[in-house]
Amino acid sequence: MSQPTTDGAKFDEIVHAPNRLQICALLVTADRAEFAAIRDSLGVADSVASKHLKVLADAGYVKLDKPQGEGRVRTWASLTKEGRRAFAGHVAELRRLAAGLDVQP
Amino acid sequence: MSQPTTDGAKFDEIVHAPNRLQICALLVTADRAEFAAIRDSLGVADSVASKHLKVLADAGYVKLDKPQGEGRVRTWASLTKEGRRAFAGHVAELRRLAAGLDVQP
DNA sequence: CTCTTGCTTTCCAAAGCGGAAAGTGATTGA
DNA sequence: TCAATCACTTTCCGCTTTGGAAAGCAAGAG
Repeated sequence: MSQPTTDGAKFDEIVHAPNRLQICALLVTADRAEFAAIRDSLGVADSVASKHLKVLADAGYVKLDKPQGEGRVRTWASLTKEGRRAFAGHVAELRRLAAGLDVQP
Repeated sequence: MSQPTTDGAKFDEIVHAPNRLQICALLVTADRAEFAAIRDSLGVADSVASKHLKVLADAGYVKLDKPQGEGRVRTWASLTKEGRRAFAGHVAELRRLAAGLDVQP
């Protein structure tokens, strides 16, 4: 009865960019990740990772936490509820586009 | 038992660009389409449609036919076997990225 | 032979991308 | 305490991509 994939299908350019798509994919499974882990996972320079995270953060899709407990401050990224919705919507749209491939797996 | 989606999963930048992704999606269902139909479906100018089709054609992903039968020559586009494979591979990769969303639908 | 159609190519400005390098603020080691 | 280091962030830079307008071009219509 539930059709979670065909609901808010909406192409999102912010999410679509390859590196940001990877970030979203990473965060949707990991729930949160350290800056360095994201950067290494993408295989890009610090600046690049930082800028893409900023784009996602400015869009309200990612929350950046810098918890100042003991030791150095590290940045943790996580998807916001809105980010999760945007990613899900984008994926839904991609699925819609890909629907013609075979029978839907 | 068959896993057609996890096979040649390969991110393809040529396919990934939004307009070209739409073209591929269109052609994978329609089998072939007229230039004007593609252009209108994308909602872009002639030149833009032409250039994207050229990129796909140069990559060997799309075949452009100009059958000169009766009347004016119109351009028909269709996916090549390689184009179909590239699109399928790209979609497989996107699915892999999106796998964390919920339970795989 | 000229006009229109159906693209293709060229020209242009705007935007996006990635890396290097410089900058910032906090922490840590001597 | 004070310079060095860490963990990013921002700026700078060159390059690529993108889209639309406009000019080109080949072929069929009138």
